[in-house]
Amino acid sequence: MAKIKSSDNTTTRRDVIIMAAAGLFREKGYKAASMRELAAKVGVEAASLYNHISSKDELLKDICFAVLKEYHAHINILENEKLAGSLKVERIVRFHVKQMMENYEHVYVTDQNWRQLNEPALTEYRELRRKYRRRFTTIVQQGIDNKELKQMDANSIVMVILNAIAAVDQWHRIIHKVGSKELENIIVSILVDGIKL
Amino acid sequence: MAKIKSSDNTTTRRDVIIMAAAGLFREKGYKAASMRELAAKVGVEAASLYNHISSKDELLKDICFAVLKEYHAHINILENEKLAGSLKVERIVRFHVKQMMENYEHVYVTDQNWRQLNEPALTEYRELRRKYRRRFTTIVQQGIDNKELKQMDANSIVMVILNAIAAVDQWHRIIHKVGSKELENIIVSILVDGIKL
DNA sequence: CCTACCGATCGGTAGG
DNA sequence: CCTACCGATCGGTAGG
Repeated sequence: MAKIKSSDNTTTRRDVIIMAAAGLFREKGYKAASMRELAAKVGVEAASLYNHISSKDELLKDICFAVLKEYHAHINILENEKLAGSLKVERIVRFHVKQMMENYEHVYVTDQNWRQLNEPALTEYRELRRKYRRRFTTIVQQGIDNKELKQMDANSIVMVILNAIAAVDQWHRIIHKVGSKELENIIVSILVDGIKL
Repeated sequence: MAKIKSSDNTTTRRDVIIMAAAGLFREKGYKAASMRELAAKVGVEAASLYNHISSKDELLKDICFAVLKEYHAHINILENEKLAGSLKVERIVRFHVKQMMENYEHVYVTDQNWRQLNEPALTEYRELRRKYRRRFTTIVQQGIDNKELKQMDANSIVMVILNAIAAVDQWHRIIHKVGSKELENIIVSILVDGIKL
Protein backbone atom coordinates (compact mmCIF):
# COMPACT_ATOMS: atom_id res chain seq x y z
CA MET A 1 0.00 0.00 0.00
CA ALA A 2 1.49 3.30 -1.08
CA LYS A 3 2.49 5.95 1.40
CA ILE A 4 0.91 9.36 0.98
CA LYS A 5 4.18 10.92 0.02
CA SER A 6 7.21 8.85 -0.93
CA SER A 7 10.00 9.79 1.46
CA ASP A 8 12.74 8.62 -0.88
CA ASN A 9 13.21 10.12 -4.31
CA THR A 10 11.76 7.23 -6.30
CA THR A 11 8.46 8.30 -7.72
CA THR A 12 7.07 5.51 -9.85
CA ARG A 13 4.60 5.88 -12.66
CA ARG A 14 2.11 4.29 -10.32
CA ASP A 15 2.65 7.00 -7.69
CA VAL A 16 1.98 9.64 -10.31
CA ILE A 17 -1.29 7.96 -11.23
CA ILE A 18 -2.41 7.71 -7.61
CA MET A 19 -1.61 11.33 -6.92
CA ALA A 20 -3.51 12.40 -10.02
CA ALA A 21 -6.40 10.17 -8.95
CA ALA A 22 -6.54 11.80 -5.51
CA GLY A 23 -6.78 15.20 -7.15
CA LEU A 24 -9.46 14.09 -9.58
CA PHE A 25 -11.52 12.22 -6.99
CA ARG A 26 -11.46 15.27 -4.72
CA GLU A 27 -12.61 17.49 -7.54
CA LYS A 28 -15.39 15.32 -8.96
CA GLY A 29 -16.07 12.60 -6.44
CA TYR A 30 -15.00 8.99 -6.92
CA LYS A 31 -18.02 7.80 -8.92
CA ALA A 32 -18.22 10.89 -11.10
CA ALA A 33 -14.53 10.77 -12.03
CA SER A 34 -13.79 8.62 -15.07
CA MET A 35 -10.69 6.66 -15.91
CA ARG A 36 -10.56 8.51 -19.22
CA GLU A 37 -10.29 11.82 -17.39
CA LEU A 38 -7.61 10.38 -15.16
CA ALA A 39 -5.68 9.13 -18.18
CA ALA A 40 -5.88 12.55 -19.81
CA LYS A 41 -4.53 14.12 -16.63
CA VAL A 42 -1.59 11.72 -16.60
CA GLY A 43 -1.07 12.13 -20.33
CA VAL A 44 -1.80 8.60 -21.61
CA GLU A 45 -4.72 6.65 -23.05
CA ALA A 46 -7.17 5.09 -20.60
CA ALA A 47 -6.07 1.54 -21.43
CA SER A 48 -2.48 2.35 -20.55
CA LEU A 49 -3.35 3.02 -16.93
CA TYR A 50 -3.97 -0.67 -16.47
CA ASN A 51 -0.30 -1.46 -16.93
CA HIS A 52 0.28 0.20 -13.55
CA ILE A 53 -2.91 -0.39 -11.63
CA SER A 54 -5.45 -3.17 -11.70
CA SER A 55 -8.69 -1.25 -11.28
CA LYS A 56 -10.31 2.06 -10.39
CA ASP A 57 -11.35 0.47 -7.13
CA GLU A 58 -7.73 -0.18 -6.25
CA LEU A 59 -6.92 3.53 -6.50
CA LEU A 60 -9.55 4.43 -3.92
CA LYS A 61 -8.41 1.56 -1.73
CA ASP A 62 -4.81 2.73 -1.80
CA ILE A 63 -5.76 6.29 -0.91
CA CYS A 64 -8.06 5.37 1.97
CA PHE A 65 -5.72 2.88 3.58
CA ALA A 66 -2.69 5.14 3.28
CA VAL A 67 -4.55 7.81 5.25
CA LEU A 68 -5.75 5.48 7.96
CA LYS A 69 -2.34 3.90 8.33
CA GLU A 70 -0.84 7.29 9.08
CA TYR A 71 -3.44 7.78 11.80
CA HIS A 72 -2.51 4.49 13.40
CA ALA A 73 1.20 5.17 13.08
CA HIS A 74 0.76 8.44 14.94
CA ILE A 75 -1.33 7.04 17.78
CA ASN A 76 1.11 4.12 18.11
CA ILE A 77 3.77 6.58 19.19
CA LEU A 78 1.48 8.73 21.29
CA GLU A 79 0.09 5.86 23.35
CA ASN A 80 3.50 5.07 24.76
CA GLU A 81 4.30 8.61 25.84
CA LYS A 82 3.96 9.79 29.41
CA LEU A 83 1.60 12.73 29.04
CA ALA A 84 -1.58 13.98 30.68
CA GLY A 85 -4.74 12.83 28.88
CA SER A 86 -5.81 16.32 27.88
CA LEU A 87 -2.38 16.95 26.39
CA LYS A 88 -2.59 13.75 24.41
CA VAL A 89 -5.95 14.85 23.06
CA GLU A 90 -4.44 18.17 22.07
CA ARG A 91 -1.67 16.35 20.24
CA ILE A 92 -4.19 14.29 18.33
CA VAL A 93 -6.17 17.36 17.38
CA ARG A 94 -3.03 19.09 16.11
CA PHE A 95 -2.03 15.97 14.22
CA HIS A 96 -5.35 15.81 12.38
CA VAL A 97 -5.26 19.49 11.53
CA LYS A 98 -1.79 19.04 10.08
CA GLN A 99 -2.84 15.97 8.12
CA MET A 100 -5.68 18.00 6.73
CA MET A 101 -3.26 20.70 5.64
CA GLU A 102 -0.41 18.59 4.32
CA ASN A 103 -2.33 15.74 2.73
CA TYR A 104 -5.50 17.58 1.93
CA GLU A 105 -6.50 15.63 -1.15
CA HIS A 106 -5.89 12.20 0.31
CA VAL A 107 -7.69 12.99 3.56
CA TYR A 108 -10.58 14.68 1.80
CA VAL A 109 -11.05 11.88 -0.71
CA THR A 110 -10.98 9.30 2.06
CA ASP A 111 -13.54 11.14 4.19
CA GLN A 112 -15.92 11.69 1.31
CA ASN A 113 -15.59 8.45 -0.63
CA TRP A 114 -14.61 5.53 1.61
CA ARG A 115 -18.23 4.36 1.52
CA GLN A 116 -17.73 3.49 -2.17
CA LEU A 117 -15.11 0.88 -1.31
CA ASN A 118 -15.98 -2.65 -2.40
CA GLU A 119 -15.91 -5.68 -0.19
CA PRO A 120 -13.77 -6.96 1.38
CA ALA A 121 -11.91 -3.62 1.51
CA LEU A 122 -14.99 -1.86 2.88
CA THR A 123 -15.21 -4.10 5.93
CA GLU A 124 -11.47 -3.94 6.44
CA TYR A 125 -11.55 -0.16 6.24
CA ARG A 126 -14.42 0.12 8.69
CA GLU A 127 -12.51 -2.13 11.05
CA LEU A 128 -9.36 0.01 10.92
CA ARG A 129 -11.44 3.12 11.42
CA ARG A 130 -13.30 1.63 14.36
CA LYS A 131 -10.01 0.56 15.95
CA TYR A 132 -8.57 4.03 15.56
CA ARG A 133 -11.61 5.67 17.11
CA ARG A 134 -11.48 3.22 19.98
CA ARG A 135 -7.84 4.02 20.68
CA PHE A 136 -8.65 7.72 20.60
CA THR A 137 -11.66 7.15 22.87
CA THR A 138 -9.49 5.30 25.38
CA ILE A 139 -7.22 8.32 25.64
CA VAL A 140 -10.17 10.65 26.13
CA GLN A 141 -11.57 8.33 28.78
CA GLN A 142 -8.28 8.46 30.69
CA GLY A 143 -8.56 12.25 30.71
CA ILE A 144 -12.08 11.96 32.06
CA ASP A 145 -11.08 9.48 34.76
CA ASN A 146 -8.23 11.78 35.84
CA LYS A 147 -10.77 14.64 36.23
CA GLU A 148 -9.00 16.63 33.54
CA LEU A 149 -11.92 16.44 31.14
CA LYS A 150 -15.67 16.87 31.53
CA GLN A 151 -17.67 13.85 32.62
CA MET A 152 -19.24 13.23 29.22
CA ASP A 153 -19.57 10.24 26.95
CA ALA A 154 -16.12 9.73 25.46
CA ASN A 155 -17.42 8.28 22.19
CA SER A 156 -19.44 11.38 21.53
CA ILE A 157 -16.47 13.61 22.25
CA VAL A 158 -14.33 11.70 19.77
CA MET A 159 -17.03 11.85 17.14
CA VAL A 160 -17.43 15.61 17.49
CA ILE A 161 -13.69 16.22 17.40
CA LEU A 162 -13.00 14.09 14.34
CA ASN A 163 -15.96 15.57 12.57
CA ALA A 164 -15.01 19.13 13.36
CA ILE A 165 -11.65 18.67 11.71
CA ALA A 166 -12.92 16.63 8.78
CA ALA A 167 -12.76 17.70 5.19
CA VAL A 168 -14.31 20.94 4.07
CA ASP A 169 -13.77 22.76 0.87
CA GLN A 170 -13.76 25.97 2.90
CA TRP A 171 -10.60 24.75 4.59
CA HIS A 172 -8.10 26.25 2.22
CA ARG A 173 -9.95 29.54 1.88
CA ILE A 174 -9.79 30.03 5.64
CA ILE A 175 -6.13 29.05 5.88
CA HIS A 176 -5.45 31.65 3.27
CA LYS A 177 -7.15 34.28 5.42
CA VAL A 178 -5.99 33.49 8.95
CA GLY A 179 -2.86 31.40 8.37
CA SER A 180 -2.45 27.71 9.05
CA LYS A 181 -0.89 28.06 12.50
CA GLU A 182 -3.67 30.35 13.70
CA LEU A 183 -6.36 28.05 12.34
CA GLU A 184 -4.71 25.16 14.15
CA ASN A 185 -4.77 27.14 17.38
CA ILE A 186 -8.40 28.17 16.92
CA ILE A 187 -9.44 24.57 16.48
CA VAL A 188 -7.43 23.45 19.50
CA SER A 189 -8.89 26.30 21.52
CA ILE A 190 -12.48 25.41 20.70
CA LEU A 191 -12.23 21.68 20.93
CA VAL A 192 -9.76 21.23 23.79
CA ASP A 193 -11.13 24.04 25.98
CA GLY A 194 -14.59 22.74 25.11
CA ILE A 195 -13.93 19.39 26.74
CA LYS A 196 -11.77 20.49 29.68
CA LEU A 197 -13.33 20.40 33.11
CA MET B 1 -39.45 23.37 -3.98
CA ALA B 2 -40.70 20.63 -1.67
CA LYS B 3 -40.52 20.99 2.06
CA ILE B 4 -38.66 18.30 3.98
CA LYS B 5 -41.80 17.02 5.55
CA SER B 6 -45.24 18.07 4.32
CA SER B 7 -47.03 19.72 7.22
CA ASP B 8 -50.47 19.05 5.78
CA ASN B 9 -51.71 15.56 5.09
CA THR B 10 -51.34 15.67 1.32
CA THR B 11 -48.48 13.43 0.34
CA THR B 12 -48.19 13.38 -3.42
CA ARG B 13 -46.62 10.65 -5.50
CA ARG B 14 -43.80 13.10 -6.08
CA ASP B 15 -43.17 13.45 -2.33
CA VAL B 16 -42.93 9.70 -2.04
CA ILE B 17 -40.33 9.60 -4.80
CA ILE B 18 -38.26 12.36 -3.23
CA MET B 19 -38.30 10.69 0.16
CA ALA B 20 -37.25 7.39 -1.37
CA ALA B 21 -34.52 9.20 -3.29
CA ALA B 22 -33.16 10.78 -0.10
CA GLY B 23 -32.93 7.33 1.45
CA LEU B 24 -31.26 5.80 -1.58
CA PHE B 25 -28.81 8.68 -2.09
CA ARG B 26 -27.79 8.49 1.55
CA GLU B 27 -27.21 4.77 1.27
CA LYS B 28 -25.31 4.67 -2.02
CA GLY B 29 -24.31 8.24 -2.81
CA TYR B 30 -25.96 10.30 -5.54
CA LYS B 31 -23.86 9.09 -8.46
CA ALA B 32 -23.87 5.46 -7.45
CA ALA B 33 -27.64 5.33 -6.99
CA SER B 34 -29.53 4.49 -10.18
CA MET B 35 -32.99 5.53 -11.26
CA ARG B 36 -33.82 1.87 -11.73
CA GLU B 37 -33.06 1.20 -8.07
CA LEU B 38 -35.15 4.19 -7.08
CA ALA B 39 -38.03 2.95 -9.23
CA ALA B 40 -37.83 -0.48 -7.62
CA LYS B 41 -37.96 1.14 -4.19
CA VAL B 42 -41.07 3.09 -5.14
CA GLY B 43 -42.60 0.06 -6.84
CA VAL B 44 -42.79 1.21 -10.47
CA GLU B 45 -40.73 0.94 -13.65
CA ALA B 46 -37.91 3.46 -14.14
CA ALA B 47 -39.69 5.22 -17.00
CA SER B 48 -42.73 5.89 -14.83
CA LEU B 49 -40.74 8.09 -12.46
CA TYR B 50 -40.54 10.69 -15.19
CA ASN B 51 -44.25 11.37 -14.99
CA HIS B 52 -43.59 12.97 -11.61
CA ILE B 53 -40.09 14.35 -11.86
CA SER B 54 -38.11 15.70 -14.76
CA SER B 55 -34.64 14.35 -14.01
CA LYS B 56 -32.38 12.70 -11.45
CA ASP B 57 -30.67 16.03 -11.06
CA GLU B 58 -33.93 17.64 -9.98
CA LEU B 59 -34.25 15.20 -7.09
CA LEU B 60 -30.89 16.23 -5.67
CA LYS B 61 -31.73 19.88 -6.25
CA ASP B 62 -35.00 19.59 -4.35
CA ILE B 63 -33.34 17.87 -1.41
CA CYS B 64 -30.46 20.33 -1.11
CA PHE B 65 -32.55 23.46 -1.40
CA ALA B 66 -35.19 22.22 1.04
CA VAL B 67 -32.49 21.77 3.67
CA LEU B 68 -30.88 25.15 3.12
CA LYS B 69 -34.23 26.92 3.11
CA GLU B 70 -34.94 25.54 6.56
CA TYR B 71 -31.63 26.95 7.77
CA HIS B 72 -32.50 30.37 6.45
CA ALA B 73 -36.03 30.22 7.87
CA HIS B 74 -34.60 29.51 11.30
CA ILE B 75 -32.02 32.25 11.27
CA ASN B 76 -34.63 34.70 9.95
CA ILE B 77 -36.50 34.34 13.21
CA LEU B 78 -33.41 34.26 15.41
CA GLU B 79 -31.89 37.44 14.00
CA ASN B 80 -34.83 39.51 15.21
CA GLU B 81 -34.78 38.20 18.76
CA LYS B 82 -33.27 40.13 21.63
CA LEU B 83 -30.72 37.67 22.96
CA ALA B 84 -27.06 37.68 23.94
CA GLY B 85 -24.75 36.58 21.10
CA SER B 86 -23.56 33.47 22.87
CA LEU B 87 -27.13 32.42 23.49
CA LYS B 88 -27.96 32.89 19.84
CA VAL B 89 -25.02 30.70 18.92
CA GLU B 90 -26.26 28.06 21.33
CA ARG B 91 -29.69 28.22 19.69
CA ILE B 92 -28.13 27.70 16.27
CA VAL B 93 -26.10 24.75 17.49
CA ARG B 94 -29.20 23.14 18.98
CA PHE B 95 -31.13 23.81 15.80
CA HIS B 96 -28.54 22.03 13.68
CA VAL B 97 -28.36 19.07 16.00
CA LYS B 98 -32.13 18.74 15.82
CA GLN B 99 -32.13 19.03 12.05
CA MET B 100 -29.57 16.28 11.97
CA MET B 101 -31.77 14.08 14.09
CA GLU B 102 -35.16 14.81 12.55
CA ASN B 103 -34.20 15.13 8.89
CA TYR B 104 -31.16 12.90 8.91
CA GLU B 105 -31.38 11.65 5.35
CA HIS B 106 -32.03 15.02 3.76
CA VAL B 107 -29.27 16.75 5.72
CA TYR B 108 -26.80 13.95 5.15
CA VAL B 109 -27.48 13.73 1.42
CA THR B 110 -27.11 17.49 1.08
CA ASP B 111 -23.82 17.59 2.97
CA GLN B 112 -22.32 14.72 1.02
CA ASN B 113 -23.66 15.34 -2.47
CA TRP B 114 -24.34 19.03 -3.09
CA ARG B 115 -21.12 19.21 -5.12
CA GLN B 116 -22.78 17.00 -7.76
CA LEU B 117 -25.39 19.67 -8.48
CA ASN B 118 -25.38 20.97 -12.06
CA GLU B 119 -25.23 24.59 -13.07
CA PRO B 120 -26.98 26.88 -12.51
CA ALA B 121 -28.21 25.13 -9.35
CA LEU B 122 -24.65 24.63 -8.11
CA THR B 123 -23.87 28.34 -8.11
CA GLU B 124 -27.24 29.15 -6.60
CA TYR B 125 -26.70 26.59 -3.86
CA ARG B 126 -23.23 27.89 -3.08
CA GLU B 127 -24.66 31.39 -2.87
CA LEU B 128 -27.38 30.36 -0.38
CA ARG B 129 -24.83 28.49 1.66
CA ARG B 130 -22.44 31.41 1.69
CA LYS B 131 -25.23 33.74 2.77
CA TYR B 132 -26.22 31.46 5.59
CA ARG B 133 -22.67 31.19 6.84
CA ARG B 134 -22.30 34.92 6.68
CA ARG B 135 -25.42 35.47 8.74
CA PHE B 136 -24.16 32.96 11.30
CA THR B 137 -20.74 34.63 11.30
CA THR B 138 -22.32 38.01 11.97
CA ILE B 139 -23.98 36.62 15.09
CA VAL B 140 -20.71 35.11 16.28
CA GLN B 141 -18.95 38.41 15.63
CA GLN B 142 -21.48 40.24 17.80
CA GLY B 143 -20.70 37.84 20.62
CA ILE B 144 -17.00 38.54 20.15
CA ASP B 145 -17.51 42.31 20.11
CA ASN B 146 -19.56 42.09 23.31
CA LYS B 147 -16.67 40.23 24.98
CA GLU B 148 -18.82 37.15 25.47
CA LEU B 149 -16.79 35.02 23.08
CA LYS B 150 -13.07 34.53 22.54
CA GLN B 151 -11.28 36.99 20.28
CA MET B 152 -10.87 34.55 17.39
CA ASP B 153 -11.62 34.67 13.69
CA ALA B 154 -15.42 34.34 13.45
CA ASN B 155 -15.32 32.59 10.08
CA SER B 156 -13.17 29.83 11.48
CA ILE B 157 -15.46 29.39 14.46
CA VAL B 158 -18.48 29.00 12.19
CA MET B 159 -16.66 26.53 9.99
CA VAL B 160 -15.66 24.37 12.95
CA ILE B 161 -19.14 24.44 14.45
CA LEU B 162 -20.98 23.55 11.26
CA ASN B 163 -18.47 20.85 10.50
CA ALA B 164 -18.65 19.33 13.93
CA ILE B 165 -22.38 18.82 13.60
CA ALA B 166 -22.30 17.72 9.98
CA ALA B 167 -23.36 14.33 8.77
CA VAL B 168 -21.77 11.22 10.14
CA ASP B 169 -22.94 7.69 9.85
CA GLN B 170 -21.91 7.22 13.46
CA TRP B 171 -24.58 9.72 14.43
CA HIS B 172 -27.41 7.30 14.92
CA ARG B 173 -25.30 4.72 16.69
CA ILE B 174 -24.30 7.29 19.29
CA ILE B 175 -27.83 8.60 19.74
CA HIS B 176 -28.87 5.06 20.41
CA LYS B 177 -26.25 4.81 23.14
CA VAL B 178 -26.46 8.14 24.95
CA GLY B 179 -29.87 9.46 23.94
CA SER B 180 -30.58 12.36 21.64
CA LYS B 181 -31.00 15.00 24.34
CA GLU B 182 -27.73 14.08 25.98
CA LEU B 183 -25.89 14.12 22.67
CA GLU B 184 -27.33 17.55 21.98
CA ASN B 185 -26.05 18.76 25.36
CA ILE B 186 -22.62 17.26 24.82
CA ILE B 187 -22.26 19.05 21.52
CA VAL B 188 -23.43 22.34 23.00
CA SER B 189 -21.08 21.88 25.92
CA ILE B 190 -18.04 21.31 23.70
CA LEU B 191 -18.74 23.89 21.06
CA VAL B 192 -20.30 26.69 23.09
CA ASP B 193 -17.99 26.39 26.10
CA GLY B 194 -15.15 26.08 23.62
CA ILE B 195 -15.76 29.51 22.19
CA LYS B 196 -16.80 31.38 25.34
CA LEU B 197 -14.34 33.83 26.82
C1' DC C 1 1.99 2.52 -24.33
C1' DC C 2 -1.53 2.43 -28.26
C1' DT C 3 -5.69 1.04 -31.29
C1' DA C 4 -9.71 -1.19 -31.29
C1' DC C 5 -13.36 -2.76 -29.05
C1' DC C 6 -16.62 -5.32 -25.59
C1' DG C 7 -20.51 -5.95 -22.48
C1' DA C 8 -22.92 -3.54 -19.04
C1' DT C 9 -25.30 0.07 -17.38
C1' DC C 10 -26.74 4.55 -17.29
C1' DG C 11 -30.44 8.60 -17.66
C1' DG C 12 -34.01 9.48 -20.34
C1' DT C 13 -37.78 9.37 -24.42
C1' DA C 14 -41.57 7.68 -27.56
C1' DG C 15 -45.77 5.99 -27.86
C1' DG C 16 -49.56 4.00 -26.11
C1' DC D 1 -48.05 3.49 -15.54
C1' DC D 2 -45.86 0.08 -18.94
C1' DT D 3 -43.00 -1.90 -22.97
C1' DA D 4 -39.50 -1.06 -25.84
C1' DC D 5 -35.62 1.12 -26.79
C1' DC D 6 -31.88 4.92 -27.71
C1' DG D 7 -27.39 7.16 -27.50
C1' DA D 8 -23.77 7.90 -24.41
C1' DT D 9 -20.53 6.54 -21.36
C1' DC D 10 -18.51 3.56 -18.31
C1' DG D 11 -14.54 0.19 -16.54
C1' DG D 12 -11.80 -2.89 -18.47
C1' DT D 13 -9.46 -6.46 -22.00
C1' DA D 14 -7.03 -8.33 -26.22
C1' DG D 15 -3.38 -8.11 -28.93
C1' DG D 16 0.45 -6.05 -30.54
